[in-house]
Amino acid sequence: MVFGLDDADLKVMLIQRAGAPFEGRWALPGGFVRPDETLDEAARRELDEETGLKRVFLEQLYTFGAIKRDPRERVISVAYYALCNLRDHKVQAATDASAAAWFDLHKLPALAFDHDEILKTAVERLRGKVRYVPIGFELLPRKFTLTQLQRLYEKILDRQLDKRNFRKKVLAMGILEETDEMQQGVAHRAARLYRFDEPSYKRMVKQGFNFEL
Amino acid sequence: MVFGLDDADLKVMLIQRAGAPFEGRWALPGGFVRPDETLDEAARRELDEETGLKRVFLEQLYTFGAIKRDPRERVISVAYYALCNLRDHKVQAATDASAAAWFDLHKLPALAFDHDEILKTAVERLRGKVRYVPIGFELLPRKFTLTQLQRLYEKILDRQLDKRNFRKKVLAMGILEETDEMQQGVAHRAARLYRFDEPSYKRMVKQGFNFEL
DNA sequence: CCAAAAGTGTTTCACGTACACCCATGC
DNA sequence: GCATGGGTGTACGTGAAACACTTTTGG
Repeated sequence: MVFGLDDADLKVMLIQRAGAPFEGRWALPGGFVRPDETLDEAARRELDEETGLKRVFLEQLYTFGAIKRDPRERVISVAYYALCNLRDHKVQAATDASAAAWFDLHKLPALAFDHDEILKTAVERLRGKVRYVPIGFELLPRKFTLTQLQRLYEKILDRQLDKRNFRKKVLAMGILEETDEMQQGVAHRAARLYRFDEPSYKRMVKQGFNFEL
Repeated sequence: MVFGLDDADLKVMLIQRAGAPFEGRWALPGGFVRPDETLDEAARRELDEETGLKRVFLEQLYTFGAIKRDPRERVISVAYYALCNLRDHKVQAATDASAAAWFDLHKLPALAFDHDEILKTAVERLRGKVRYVPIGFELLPRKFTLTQLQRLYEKILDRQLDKRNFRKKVLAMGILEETDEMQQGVAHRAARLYRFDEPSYKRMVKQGFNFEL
Protein backbone atom coordinates (compact mmCIF):
# COMPACT_ATOMS: atom_id res chain seq x y z
CA MET A 1 0.00 0.00 0.00
CA VAL A 2 1.07 3.58 -0.54
CA PHE A 3 1.09 6.36 2.00
CA GLY A 4 1.27 9.91 0.77
CA LEU A 5 1.31 13.33 2.28
CA ASP A 6 -0.49 16.22 0.74
CA ASP A 7 -0.22 19.64 2.33
CA ALA A 8 -2.50 18.78 5.14
CA ASP A 9 -2.88 15.11 5.78
CA LEU A 10 -1.41 11.66 5.70
CA LYS A 11 -3.29 9.64 3.15
CA VAL A 12 -3.42 6.15 1.74
CA MET A 13 -4.17 5.17 -1.82
CA LEU A 14 -7.07 2.80 -2.39
CA ILE A 15 -8.48 1.35 -5.56
CA GLN A 16 -12.06 0.49 -6.16
CA ARG A 17 -12.62 -3.13 -7.08
CA ALA A 18 -14.03 -3.67 -10.53
CA GLY A 19 -15.06 -7.29 -10.10
CA ALA A 20 -16.20 -9.88 -7.57
CA PRO A 21 -15.67 -10.47 -4.74
CA PHE A 22 -16.28 -7.17 -2.96
CA GLU A 23 -17.22 -5.47 -6.23
CA GLY A 24 -17.27 -1.71 -5.82
CA ARG A 25 -15.49 -1.80 -2.46
CA TRP A 26 -12.23 0.00 -1.85
CA ALA A 27 -9.13 -2.10 -1.42
CA LEU A 28 -5.39 -1.91 -1.22
CA PRO A 29 -3.60 -2.28 -4.54
CA GLY A 30 -1.91 -5.62 -5.05
CA GLY A 31 -1.26 -8.55 -7.33
CA PHE A 32 0.49 -11.85 -7.76
CA VAL A 33 4.17 -12.69 -7.61
CA ARG A 34 5.57 -14.13 -10.82
CA PRO A 35 7.91 -17.13 -10.78
CA ASP A 36 10.81 -15.10 -12.18
CA GLU A 37 10.80 -12.18 -9.78
CA THR A 38 11.61 -11.70 -6.11
CA LEU A 39 9.03 -10.41 -3.65
CA ASP A 40 10.62 -6.96 -3.68
CA GLU A 41 10.55 -6.89 -7.47
CA ALA A 42 6.94 -7.96 -7.54
CA ALA A 43 6.00 -5.24 -5.07
CA ARG A 44 7.80 -2.62 -7.16
CA ARG A 45 6.24 -3.83 -10.39
CA GLU A 46 2.73 -3.80 -8.96
CA LEU A 47 3.29 -0.36 -7.49
CA ASP A 48 4.42 0.96 -10.82
CA GLU A 49 1.59 -0.71 -12.71
CA GLU A 50 -1.10 0.46 -10.36
CA THR A 51 0.10 3.94 -9.50
CA GLY A 52 2.96 4.86 -11.83
CA LEU A 53 5.28 5.36 -8.86
CA LYS A 54 8.96 4.46 -9.24
CA ARG A 55 11.97 4.97 -7.04
CA VAL A 56 10.07 5.51 -3.82
CA PHE A 57 10.69 4.02 -0.41
CA LEU A 58 9.27 0.51 -0.29
CA GLU A 59 9.51 -2.01 2.52
CA GLN A 60 8.04 -5.37 3.39
CA LEU A 61 5.44 -5.09 6.11
CA TYR A 62 4.08 -8.47 7.14
CA THR A 63 2.69 -11.65 5.63
CA PHE A 64 -0.98 -12.35 6.09
CA GLY A 65 -2.11 -15.95 5.94
CA ALA A 66 -5.50 -16.38 7.54
CA ILE A 67 -7.38 -19.20 5.82
CA LYS A 68 -10.51 -17.41 4.59
CA ARG A 69 -8.92 -14.05 3.79
CA ASP A 70 -10.12 -14.42 0.24
CA PRO A 71 -13.53 -16.12 0.07
CA ARG A 72 -12.64 -17.80 -3.24
CA GLU A 73 -9.50 -19.68 -2.31
CA ARG A 74 -6.52 -19.75 -0.01
CA VAL A 75 -4.34 -16.71 -0.61
CA ILE A 76 -1.27 -15.69 1.33
CA SER A 77 -0.33 -12.04 0.92
CA VAL A 78 3.09 -10.56 1.53
CA ALA A 79 2.19 -6.95 2.24
CA TYR A 80 4.49 -4.07 1.37
CA TYR A 81 4.12 -0.37 2.03
CA ALA A 82 5.52 2.59 0.15
CA LEU A 83 5.97 6.23 1.04
CA CYS A 84 5.79 9.15 -1.34
CA ASN A 85 4.85 12.78 -1.44
CA LEU A 86 1.96 13.88 -3.56
CA ARG A 87 3.76 16.91 -4.90
CA ASP A 88 6.73 15.37 -6.65
CA HIS A 89 4.94 12.25 -7.86
CA LYS A 90 1.85 12.40 -9.95
CA VAL A 91 -0.16 9.29 -9.29
CA GLN A 92 -2.23 7.81 -12.07
CA ALA A 93 -5.13 5.50 -11.43
CA ALA A 94 -4.52 1.96 -12.54
CA THR A 95 -6.10 0.84 -15.76
CA ASP A 96 -7.66 -2.34 -14.40
CA ALA A 97 -9.37 -0.68 -11.43
CA SER A 98 -12.53 1.31 -11.77
CA ALA A 99 -10.99 4.13 -9.73
CA ALA A 100 -8.07 5.06 -7.52
CA ALA A 101 -8.13 7.75 -4.86
CA TRP A 102 -6.36 9.05 -1.80
CA PHE A 103 -8.12 8.68 1.53
CA ASP A 104 -7.44 10.47 4.73
CA LEU A 105 -6.53 7.87 7.36
CA HIS A 106 -9.27 9.20 9.61
CA LYS A 107 -12.00 8.95 6.99
CA LEU A 108 -11.70 5.46 5.56
CA PRO A 109 -14.47 3.56 3.82
CA ALA A 110 -15.09 -0.11 4.56
CA LEU A 111 -12.34 -2.11 2.89
CA ALA A 112 -12.41 -5.39 0.99
CA PHE A 113 -10.92 -8.64 2.36
CA ASP A 114 -8.85 -8.16 5.54
CA HIS A 115 -7.38 -4.95 4.20
CA ASP A 116 -8.40 -2.91 7.24
CA GLU A 117 -6.23 -5.19 9.36
CA ILE A 118 -3.33 -4.84 6.93
CA LEU A 119 -3.68 -1.08 6.89
CA LYS A 120 -3.80 -0.93 10.69
CA THR A 121 -0.60 -2.97 10.86
CA ALA A 122 1.07 -0.60 8.41
CA VAL A 123 0.07 2.51 10.33
CA GLU A 124 1.47 1.00 13.51
CA ARG A 125 4.70 0.13 11.75
CA LEU A 126 5.00 3.61 10.30
CA ARG A 127 4.28 5.19 13.66
CA GLY A 128 6.90 3.08 15.38
CA LYS A 129 9.54 3.32 12.70
CA VAL A 130 9.36 7.01 11.99
CA ARG A 131 10.73 7.77 15.43
CA TYR A 132 14.05 6.00 15.08
CA VAL A 133 14.63 5.78 11.33
CA PRO A 134 14.51 8.90 9.18
CA ILE A 135 11.87 7.64 6.76
CA GLY A 136 9.66 10.67 7.30
CA PHE A 137 11.64 12.53 4.65
CA GLU A 138 10.30 10.13 2.04
CA LEU A 139 6.93 11.77 2.47
CA LEU A 140 8.20 15.29 1.87
CA PRO A 141 9.46 17.01 -1.28
CA ARG A 142 13.24 17.00 -1.59
CA LYS A 143 13.41 20.51 -0.18
CA PHE A 144 11.12 21.32 2.68
CA THR A 145 10.67 23.74 5.54
CA LEU A 146 11.13 22.80 9.15
CA THR A 147 7.46 23.48 9.75
CA GLN A 148 6.49 20.98 7.08
CA LEU A 149 8.71 18.42 8.75
CA GLN A 150 7.17 19.14 12.12
CA ARG A 151 3.61 18.90 10.76
CA LEU A 152 4.52 15.54 9.29
CA TYR A 153 5.69 14.19 12.61
CA GLU A 154 2.66 15.61 14.33
CA LYS A 155 0.40 13.83 11.85
CA ILE A 156 2.10 10.49 12.16
CA LEU A 157 2.61 10.54 15.91
CA ASP A 158 -0.78 12.15 16.39
CA ARG A 159 0.31 14.73 18.95
CA GLN A 160 1.51 18.31 19.09
CA LEU A 161 5.21 19.09 19.22
CA ASP A 162 6.90 22.21 20.54
CA LYS A 163 8.30 24.30 17.71
CA ARG A 164 11.49 25.47 19.37
CA ASN A 165 12.37 22.09 20.83
CA PHE A 166 11.65 20.34 17.58
CA ARG A 167 13.88 22.65 15.55
CA LYS A 168 16.64 22.56 18.13
CA LYS A 169 16.63 18.79 18.10
CA VAL A 170 16.55 18.08 14.38
CA LEU A 171 19.12 20.77 13.60
CA ALA A 172 21.42 19.48 16.35
CA MET A 173 21.40 16.03 14.74
CA GLY A 174 23.29 17.40 11.79
CA ILE A 175 21.38 15.46 9.15
CA LEU A 176 19.71 18.49 7.57
CA GLU A 177 21.44 20.61 5.02
CA GLU A 178 20.41 24.24 4.90
CA THR A 179 19.84 25.40 1.32
CA ASP A 180 19.94 29.05 0.30
CA GLU A 181 16.45 28.82 -1.12
CA MET A 182 13.30 30.13 0.46
CA GLN A 183 9.70 29.10 0.21
CA GLN A 184 7.89 30.81 -2.71
CA GLY A 185 4.45 32.33 -3.03
CA VAL A 186 3.26 32.33 0.54
CA ALA A 187 1.34 35.21 2.05
CA HIS A 188 3.71 35.66 4.96
CA ARG A 189 7.40 35.52 5.75
CA ALA A 190 8.99 32.84 3.59
CA ALA A 191 10.61 29.93 5.38
CA ARG A 192 14.03 28.55 4.61
CA LEU A 193 14.22 25.25 2.73
CA TYR A 194 16.25 22.32 4.02
CA ARG A 195 17.35 19.07 2.46
CA PHE A 196 17.83 15.69 4.13
CA ASP A 197 21.55 15.01 3.96
CA GLU A 198 21.52 11.26 3.43
CA PRO A 199 25.24 10.70 2.81
CA SER A 200 26.19 12.34 6.08
CA TYR A 201 23.37 10.49 7.84
CA LYS A 202 24.77 7.17 6.61
CA ARG A 203 28.27 8.16 7.64
CA MET A 204 27.06 9.03 11.11
CA VAL A 205 25.13 5.77 11.49
CA LYS A 206 28.34 3.88 10.81
CA GLN A 207 29.90 5.72 13.72
CA GLY A 208 27.12 4.69 16.07
CA PHE A 209 24.75 7.63 15.66
CA ASN A 210 21.13 6.92 16.49
CA PHE A 211 18.37 8.94 14.93
CA GLU A 212 15.60 9.39 17.45
CA LEU A 213 12.77 11.81 17.67
CA MET B 1 13.99 -20.61 14.32
CA VAL B 2 14.40 -21.00 18.05
CA PHE B 3 16.61 -18.95 20.32
CA GLY B 4 17.45 -20.30 23.71
CA LEU B 5 19.45 -19.25 26.69
CA ASP B 6 21.49 -21.67 28.69
CA ASP B 7 23.36 -20.45 31.74
CA ALA B 8 26.02 -18.77 29.73
CA ASP B 9 25.06 -18.01 26.19
CA LEU B 10 22.41 -17.14 23.70
CA LYS B 11 22.00 -20.05 21.31
CA VAL B 12 20.05 -21.05 18.27
CA MET B 13 18.77 -24.48 17.43
CA LEU B 14 19.90 -26.01 14.15
CA ILE B 15 19.11 -29.32 12.57
CA GLN B 16 21.40 -31.30 10.35
CA ARG B 17 19.96 -32.01 6.95
CA ALA B 18 19.44 -35.70 6.23
CA GLY B 19 18.96 -35.38 2.47
CA ALA B 20 19.85 -33.35 -0.59
CA PRO B 21 20.35 -30.52 -1.19
CA PHE B 22 22.93 -29.47 1.37
CA GLU B 23 23.06 -32.96 2.86
CA GLY B 24 24.83 -32.93 6.18
CA ARG B 25 24.75 -29.17 6.49
CA TRP B 26 23.13 -27.42 9.41
CA ALA B 27 19.91 -25.54 8.75
CA LEU B 28 17.04 -23.81 10.49
CA PRO B 29 14.06 -26.03 11.23
CA GLY B 30 11.08 -25.48 8.94
CA GLY B 31 8.41 -27.02 6.79
CA PHE B 32 5.44 -26.37 4.58
CA VAL B 33 2.18 -24.63 5.33
CA ARG B 34 -0.90 -26.80 4.92
CA PRO B 35 -4.02 -25.53 3.18
CA ASP B 36 -6.10 -25.75 6.35
CA GLU B 37 -3.87 -23.85 8.75
CA THR B 38 -2.81 -20.25 9.17
CA LEU B 39 0.83 -19.22 9.01
CA ASP B 40 0.97 -18.90 12.80
CA GLU B 41 -0.52 -22.36 13.22
CA ALA B 42 1.94 -23.83 10.76
CA ALA B 43 4.86 -22.24 12.58
CA ARG B 44 3.64 -23.60 15.90
CA ARG B 45 3.04 -27.05 14.50
CA GLU B 46 6.48 -27.23 12.91
CA LEU B 47 8.07 -25.99 16.09
CA ASP B 48 6.31 -28.65 18.12
CA GLU B 49 7.13 -31.40 15.62
CA GLU B 50 10.78 -30.51 15.31
CA THR B 51 11.62 -29.55 18.88
CA GLY B 52 8.70 -30.52 21.12
CA LEU B 53 8.27 -26.92 22.23
CA LYS B 54 4.78 -25.64 22.97
CA ARG B 55 3.47 -22.41 24.43
CA VAL B 56 6.57 -20.36 23.85
CA PHE B 57 6.88 -16.89 22.42
CA LEU B 58 6.61 -17.06 18.63
CA GLU B 59 6.53 -14.18 16.18
CA GLN B 60 6.66 -13.74 12.44
CA LEU B 61 10.01 -12.37 11.33
CA TYR B 62 10.14 -11.72 7.60
CA THR B 63 9.30 -13.39 4.32
CA PHE B 64 12.16 -14.44 2.09
CA GLY B 65 11.50 -14.71 -1.60
CA ALA B 66 14.73 -14.65 -3.58
CA ILE B 67 14.37 -16.72 -6.71
CA LYS B 68 17.14 -19.28 -6.26
CA ARG B 69 16.94 -19.66 -2.49
CA ASP B 70 16.26 -23.33 -2.97
CA PRO B 71 18.24 -24.78 -5.90
CA ARG B 72 15.45 -27.24 -6.72
CA GLU B 73 12.50 -24.92 -7.21
CA ARG B 74 11.01 -21.58 -6.27
CA VAL B 75 10.29 -21.49 -2.54
CA ILE B 76 9.02 -18.56 -0.53
CA SER B 77 9.62 -18.86 3.19
CA VAL B 78 7.74 -17.02 5.89
CA ALA B 79 10.26 -17.08 8.71
CA TYR B 80 9.25 -17.16 12.37
CA TYR B 81 11.35 -17.04 15.48
CA ALA B 82 10.69 -18.42 18.93
CA LEU B 83 12.23 -17.76 22.33
CA CYS B 84 12.60 -20.26 25.13
CA ASN B 85 14.83 -21.07 28.04
CA LEU B 86 16.75 -24.29 28.03
CA ARG B 87 16.00 -25.05 31.67
CA ASP B 88 12.22 -25.24 31.69
CA HIS B 89 11.88 -26.80 28.25
CA LYS B 90 13.57 -29.99 27.31
CA VAL B 91 14.16 -29.97 23.60
CA GLN B 92 14.06 -33.19 21.65
CA ALA B 93 15.69 -33.61 18.30
CA ALA B 94 13.26 -34.03 15.45
CA THR B 95 12.72 -37.48 14.09
CA ASP B 96 13.26 -36.64 10.44
CA ALA B 97 16.55 -34.82 10.94
CA SER B 98 19.78 -36.63 11.48
CA ALA B 99 20.57 -34.41 14.46
CA ALA B 100 19.52 -31.26 16.29
CA ALA B 101 21.79 -29.13 18.43
CA TRP B 102 22.17 -25.74 20.02
CA PHE B 103 24.82 -23.45 18.63
CA ASP B 104 26.36 -20.42 20.19
CA LEU B 105 25.63 -17.42 17.96
CA HIS B 106 29.33 -16.65 17.79
CA LYS B 107 30.33 -20.14 16.69
CA LEU B 108 28.04 -20.99 13.83
CA PRO B 109 28.76 -23.55 11.13
CA ALA B 110 28.04 -22.80 7.47
CA LEU B 111 24.30 -22.99 6.98
CA ALA B 112 22.19 -24.44 4.18
CA PHE B 113 20.20 -22.30 1.73
CA ASP B 114 20.04 -18.61 2.69
CA HIS B 115 19.65 -19.48 6.33
CA ASP B 116 22.57 -17.36 7.44
CA GLU B 117 20.75 -14.31 6.08
CA ILE B 118 17.54 -15.34 7.84
CA LEU B 119 19.39 -15.86 11.09
CA LYS B 120 21.10 -12.50 10.79
CA THR B 121 17.75 -10.82 10.26
CA ALA B 122 16.38 -12.54 13.35
CA VAL B 123 19.27 -11.51 15.55
CA GLU B 124 18.83 -7.92 14.44
CA ARG B 125 15.13 -8.07 15.20
CA LEU B 126 15.76 -9.58 18.60
CA ARG B 127 18.38 -6.99 19.40
CA GLY B 128 16.11 -4.15 18.40
CA LYS B 129 12.97 -5.46 20.00
CA VAL B 130 14.37 -6.52 23.33
CA ARG B 131 15.03 -2.90 24.23
CA TYR B 132 11.48 -1.67 24.07
CA VAL B 133 9.34 -4.78 24.49
CA PRO B 134 9.85 -7.07 27.48
CA ILE B 135 10.43 -10.25 25.50
CA GLY B 136 13.70 -10.97 27.24
CA PHE B 137 11.78 -12.70 30.03
CA GLU B 138 10.76 -15.40 27.56
CA LEU B 139 14.35 -16.58 27.60
CA LEU B 140 14.56 -16.92 31.38
CA PRO B 141 12.95 -19.37 33.78
CA ARG B 142 9.76 -18.06 35.38
CA LYS B 143 11.68 -17.04 38.47
CA PHE B 144 15.07 -15.48 37.99
CA THR B 145 17.65 -13.32 39.68
CA LEU B 146 18.41 -9.78 38.66
CA THR B 147 21.89 -10.87 37.69
CA GLN B 148 20.50 -13.46 35.28
CA LEU B 149 18.34 -10.77 33.73
CA GLN B 150 21.29 -8.45 33.39
CA ARG B 151 23.47 -11.16 31.83
CA LEU B 152 20.73 -11.80 29.31
CA TYR B 153 20.60 -8.18 28.25
CA GLU B 154 24.36 -8.03 28.09
CA LYS B 155 24.38 -11.05 25.76
CA ILE B 156 21.74 -9.75 23.44
CA LEU B 157 22.92 -6.15 23.32
CA ASP B 158 26.52 -7.29 23.29
CA ARG B 159 27.81 -4.77 25.81
CA GLN B 160 28.42 -4.47 29.53
CA LEU B 161 25.82 -2.88 31.78
CA ASP B 162 26.34 -1.27 35.16
CA LYS B 163 24.89 -3.42 37.95
CA ARG B 164 23.53 -0.66 40.14
CA ASN B 165 22.02 1.34 37.33
CA PHE B 166 20.49 -1.75 35.79
CA ARG B 167 18.81 -2.84 39.01
CA LYS B 168 17.64 0.66 39.82
CA LYS B 169 16.04 0.97 36.41
CA VAL B 170 14.25 -2.36 36.11
CA LEU B 171 12.99 -2.22 39.68
CA ALA B 172 11.74 1.35 39.21
CA MET B 173 9.64 0.21 36.24
CA GLY B 174 7.45 -1.80 38.56
CA ILE B 175 7.07 -4.79 36.30
CA LEU B 176 9.03 -7.20 38.47
CA GLU B 177 7.45 -8.95 41.39
CA GLU B 178 9.75 -9.84 44.26
CA THR B 179 9.20 -13.41 45.45
CA ASP B 180 10.22 -14.63 48.89
CA GLU B 181 12.36 -17.35 47.37
CA MET B 182 16.09 -17.38 47.09
CA GLN B 183 18.48 -19.01 44.68
CA GLN B 184 19.42 -22.57 45.78
CA GLY B 185 22.68 -24.46 45.78
CA VAL B 186 25.13 -21.74 44.90
CA ALA B 187 28.54 -21.48 46.53
CA HIS B 188 28.06 -17.87 47.61
CA ARG B 189 25.38 -15.56 48.90
CA ALA B 190 22.04 -16.57 47.39
CA ALA B 191 20.22 -14.01 45.28
CA ARG B 192 16.55 -13.16 45.53
CA LEU B 193 14.25 -14.49 42.81
CA TYR B 194 11.93 -12.21 40.88
CA ARG B 195 9.04 -12.86 38.55
CA PHE B 196 7.92 -10.83 35.53
CA ASP B 197 4.55 -9.36 36.48
CA GLU B 198 2.81 -9.51 33.14
CA PRO B 199 -0.69 -8.44 34.25
CA SER B 200 0.61 -5.25 35.78
CA TYR B 201 2.83 -4.67 32.76
CA LYS B 202 -0.21 -4.88 30.48
CA ARG B 203 -2.17 -2.56 32.73
CA MET B 204 0.63 -0.02 32.65
CA VAL B 205 0.98 -0.20 28.87
CA LYS B 206 -2.69 0.73 28.56
CA GLN B 207 -1.96 3.83 30.58
CA GLY B 208 0.82 4.88 28.26
CA PHE B 209 3.79 3.23 29.96
CA ASN B 210 6.75 2.51 27.71
CA PHE B 211 9.17 -0.25 28.54
CA GLU B 212 12.64 0.81 27.54
CA LEU B 213 16.02 -0.40 28.53
C1' DC C 1 39.06 -17.41 56.46
C1' DC C 2 38.74 -17.13 51.69
C1' DA C 3 36.35 -16.89 47.30
C1' DA C 4 32.41 -15.42 44.90
C1' DA C 5 28.60 -12.97 43.95
C1' DA C 6 24.65 -10.01 46.21
C1' DG C 7 23.22 -5.86 47.37
C1' DT C 8 23.18 -0.84 48.02
C1' DG C 9 23.53 5.61 47.19
C1' DT C 10 25.34 9.68 45.67
C1' DT C 11 27.17 12.99 42.52
C1' DT C 12 27.53 14.81 38.02
C1' DC C 13 26.13 16.09 33.55
C1' DA C 14 23.25 15.98 29.48
C1' DC C 15 19.08 16.32 27.64
C1' DG C 16 14.02 16.88 27.52
C1' DT C 17 10.50 20.20 28.43
C1' DA C 18 8.10 24.33 29.17
C1' DC C 19 7.51 28.77 27.76
C1' DA C 20 6.78 34.18 24.79
C1' DC C 21 8.18 37.54 21.87
C1' DC C 22 9.92 40.02 17.68
C1' DC C 23 10.52 39.57 12.55
C1' DA C 24 9.49 39.40 7.64
C1' DT C 25 6.19 39.28 4.01
C1' DG C 26 1.94 39.74 1.16
C1' DC C 27 -2.27 41.67 0.76
C1' DG D 1 -1.20 48.22 9.11
C1' DC D 2 -2.67 43.86 9.95
C1' DA D 3 -2.73 38.96 9.59
C1' DT D 4 0.09 35.00 9.20
C1' DG D 5 3.51 32.04 10.06
C1' DG D 6 9.05 32.22 10.69
C1' DG D 7 12.48 32.23 13.72
C1' DT D 8 14.96 32.42 18.19
C1' DG D 9 17.05 31.42 23.97
C1' DT D 10 16.73 30.30 28.77
C1' DA D 11 15.62 28.12 33.13
C1' DC D 12 14.35 23.96 35.40
C1' DG D 13 13.92 19.28 36.47
C1' DT D 14 14.50 14.48 35.36
C1' DG D 15 16.96 10.77 34.20
C1' DA D 16 21.41 8.51 32.48
C1' DA D 17 26.04 7.40 33.73
C1' DA D 18 30.01 6.84 36.58
C1' DC D 19 31.69 4.89 40.51
C1' DA D 20 33.36 1.23 45.46
C1' DC D 21 32.48 -0.94 49.43
C1' DT D 22 30.04 -4.08 52.75
C1' DT D 23 27.31 -8.37 53.27
C1' DT D 24 26.26 -13.14 52.95
C1' DT D 25 27.17 -17.83 52.11
C1' DG D 26 29.52 -22.26 51.05
C1' DG D 27 33.49 -24.75 51.00
